[in-house]
Formats: sequence, structure tokens, C-alpha cells
Amino acid sequence: DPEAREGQRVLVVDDDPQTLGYVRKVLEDAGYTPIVAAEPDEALRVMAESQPELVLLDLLLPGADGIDLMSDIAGIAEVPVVFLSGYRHDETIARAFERGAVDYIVKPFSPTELLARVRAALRKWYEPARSAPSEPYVRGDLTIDYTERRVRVAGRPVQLTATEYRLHFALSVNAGRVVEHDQLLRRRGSTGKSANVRSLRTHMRRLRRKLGDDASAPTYIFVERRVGYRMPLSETRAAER
Amino acid sequence: DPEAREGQRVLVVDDDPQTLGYVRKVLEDAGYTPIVAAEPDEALRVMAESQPELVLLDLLLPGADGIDLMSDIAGIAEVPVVFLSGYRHDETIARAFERGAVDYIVKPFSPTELLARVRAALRKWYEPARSAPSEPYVRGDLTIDYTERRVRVAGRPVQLTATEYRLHFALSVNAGRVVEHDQLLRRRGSTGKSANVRSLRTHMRRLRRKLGDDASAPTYIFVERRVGYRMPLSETRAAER
DNA sequence: CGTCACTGTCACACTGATGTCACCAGATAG
DNA sequence: CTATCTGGTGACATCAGTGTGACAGTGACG
Repeated sequence: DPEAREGQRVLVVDDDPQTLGYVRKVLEDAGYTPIVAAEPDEALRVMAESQPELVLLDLLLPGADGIDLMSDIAGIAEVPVVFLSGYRHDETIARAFERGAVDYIVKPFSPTELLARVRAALRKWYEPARSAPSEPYVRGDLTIDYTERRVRVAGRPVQLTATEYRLHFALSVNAGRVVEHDQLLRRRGSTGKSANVRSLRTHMRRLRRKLGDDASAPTYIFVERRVGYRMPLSETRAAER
Repeated sequence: DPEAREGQRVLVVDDDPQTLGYVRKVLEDAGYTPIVAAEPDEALRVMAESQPELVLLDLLLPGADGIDLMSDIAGIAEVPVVFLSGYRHDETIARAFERGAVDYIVKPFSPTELLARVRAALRKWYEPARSAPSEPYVRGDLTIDYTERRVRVAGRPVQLTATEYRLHFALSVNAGRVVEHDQLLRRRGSTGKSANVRSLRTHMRRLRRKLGDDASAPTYIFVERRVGYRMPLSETRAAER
């Protein structure tokens, strides 16, 4: 797996040893570094010590309310908190979010779900905020107007084919992050028959040429070897959260 | 006045009761009037009844594509649509924006984020008084007078059939933007039977002929291969947007 | 009944979009 | 260092999408 998640520390706080063990194993297998705590006091102590990148927090803890504990944790470090709970009540969920929880997982959950949520939470928290795609992407001379479905370089419209626009869109929407080959090759409707990294290179070549981008010293489209391609963040940074 | 949001109706369409409840609570607490629907059919019915100022629409709905539903909603009322989605790399996001979606929010989202997006969407949509197409479309020799429902080329009236006018209307109202095949083929009442790109080509052919437009070097109607058609912006106004 | 306008379907030709390949350059591993 | 891998580049063949003209079905109307 190309993800650089190796060693990302995840603090898991739950008083149920079975849940604790289960979550730890799933995280370990996925390459994370889980740190566990069964009690609030222990959690706070470990927080200060190991400075995890993410906290998974049981909503029901002996002695303290999970949400209160989150507030305490927030006092130690700015860290995203994902709640685990058997409750499905909207009230509780809403309260947790109001206090700044990033996500909420209802027990029981599958390893797949857990990992997906963890990954999403980490991304959401640590990766720089994107501009909303209703806003045009702007970078140097390049402008992508999504509502018009039009790309301009130095004000001049660039004629892109459907495929080129699709690729360019995927990259610009995910600006600042590598978009993997698989995701770029996936296309709507037709079943992957035409899925080939080679053709992807050709398309990138054509796109770059139309944008006036030099592959050996790119301005817009950067390659991430063996993984995919990446575009830099838009300059219209909508500051939010 | 941005604080005049009291009672603004927001239609929320999502098949997940948890999300539905959460969003409803957040909106209620902020002073909006949420209206919820779990299914496409219900959504359309409620739309007609309560005429909300904003629609929050899940991208993945059982039975119907969220984007198709948006088109149907647009057929009932002019209302801004914000998508809710669990996928970041979702290919359909591209289509959503091309069809005129105002924004989209990636699940999971905090109350703060939700409210910020809702506020922004409402501002964006209602603040600049959306000019009803009372202004005629003018481009070179071509004039489209919407109030008279009349098209002229060099002052000379052009006799268009109902279908031709409908297509021409859709294109000119969305001038500067690509209007997709699906959108052009969608017509009120009749369901899909007459949905065929081939016939669309024929209609375009006839329309172009009546306008005196050469398909190989068009003045008015431009083709976007595999996607749809596009008309250039009207010359009358440079403002808006 | 005949006529007319409108619409959808088809066959055909053409253009350009797309996938594939051979070759080269730079990076990486050993 | 060499060997190997990955990506960039240009050329090429194919084929899908489009424009075009002709035709048939349909319904309105006299």
C-alpha cells in the first residue's frame, strides 16, 4: 500500500477489553500504530505522552462522559476525535458533533468501515482545505471553471476532449493530493475494458501539451511515480476550518 | 439581511435515517425549517408542496440517481441544490456541477461546516437577483426574445417547431455552459421513450439550418463531443456570474 | 380522404478522439 | 557500475460520435 500511514498513532479509548482488542488488531493490520487506554485518566496521560494523530473514543466510559473527556483532550492537543458508540440517537450524535467530533461510528462495525472512517477522518483533519468545486480552480495562468466546463490558459479557452477534461477534473478537484492510477482510469458506464496505464500516459501527455505544461518541469500536473498524478492546490483558498 | 433566515425551508433528501435526523436537528437549531424526505418520489411530492429555498440532496439514493433527481427538481422550481456525498473521488461530482449543483459536502460533516455551506449556497443563489430570462439573447445576427417566444436572424423571424425552440431555449438560457445530452433529451411529461441522441442530432441539424449555422464552423451552436452542446454568451450583458 | 407539419429512425461519410506501440530518458535497485 | 523499471514522446490504426440527407409514421386540419 502506497499510503504513508506507517506509524500514524491512533489512541483508542474504550472500557470494553473486547472492543479494545478488536480495534487494535484491525488498526495494526492496516499499518497504524494503535495506543490503547481503558480509562479516562489513563487516556489523558497517554495523550500527553504519545501525541496521537487521531483519537477513537467510546461514548460511554466509567466515571466520565465521553464528550467531556473529548473537551479535556482538546485541551491537550488539537486532534480529531471519532466517537464509538452503541447509541444511534440523533441527540447524542448532534451533541458530539457540536463539540467538534469529526465522525461517529455506531457499534458494531466491520474492519472495513472502521478503516474507512479512520482514513476519512485523518484526511479531513490534516489535509488542507480544498476550495469548493463550485469555485473555479486557479493556478497561475490556468483556470478551470466547473460550471462552464471550460479550461482557460492565460484567458484563452483550451479545447479539451471528454477524457482529458475528466482527468483534469479529477486531478483539480483533488488538488494537493495524489490521485491514483486506478481512480483516474475508472470511468463511468463502460466496464474497465479500456483500463490501461499506458493510455493514461498518453492522455496526460495530450493534456499537458494543451495546457503548455512541460513534463520535465511541470507547473500544473506532477507525477507521483508508481502511484498517480497530482495537481497543486488552487490559489483561491477558501479559508474554512 | 443575512439574519432573515427565519423559517427558510430546506428540503433534505437522504435514505439514511441517521443522516436525516442529524441534519434536521442542526438546521432546526440554527433557525431553519427543515423538511425531510427519504425517497425520490417523496422528495418530488414535497418539493411541489412546500417550495423550499434550498435542497440538500444525497448523491446515492435507492432507485434513482441523485443527479437525475436534481434535474427533475429543477423542472419543478428554480432552487439551489447542494449535494451530500460520502465519496471524494466520485466521478458523478463532475456531472453534478455541470448540471448546476451549487456545492457539495463530503460526509461526515460537522454542524459548523453544514451551516456554513448552507448559508453560502443561499447567499450565492439569492443575493444577485437572478435575472429571469426576460432579457433577450443576442449574438451576432441572432436574437431570441423570450417574452414573445420569437427567434430572429438578421431581423427576419425564424419559424421554429416546439422541439427546436425547447432545445434552443435550453441552450441559450445556459449560454456559456455545456448543456448535456441527457438534459436536452429530458422533456416534460413523456418518460424517456423519445430519448435518443440520434434524434437529438437531427433536431440540431434542423435548428442549425434554420439559423443558417454551419456545423463545421458554427457561429451559434457548438458541439462538445460525447457531452452535449454549447452556445456562446449573449452580447447584451457582461455582468452576472 | 388528402395534405401538411412535425418527429423519429436509418444508412452513409467524415472527422477526430482514443488506445496501442516502439523508442528514448531518467530514476531506481542491485 | 549495470540492469531494470517507470514515465514521456511521437506515430499510427481503429472506431466511436457526429453531420447529413432521405424516408416513414403520426396527428391535425381542411
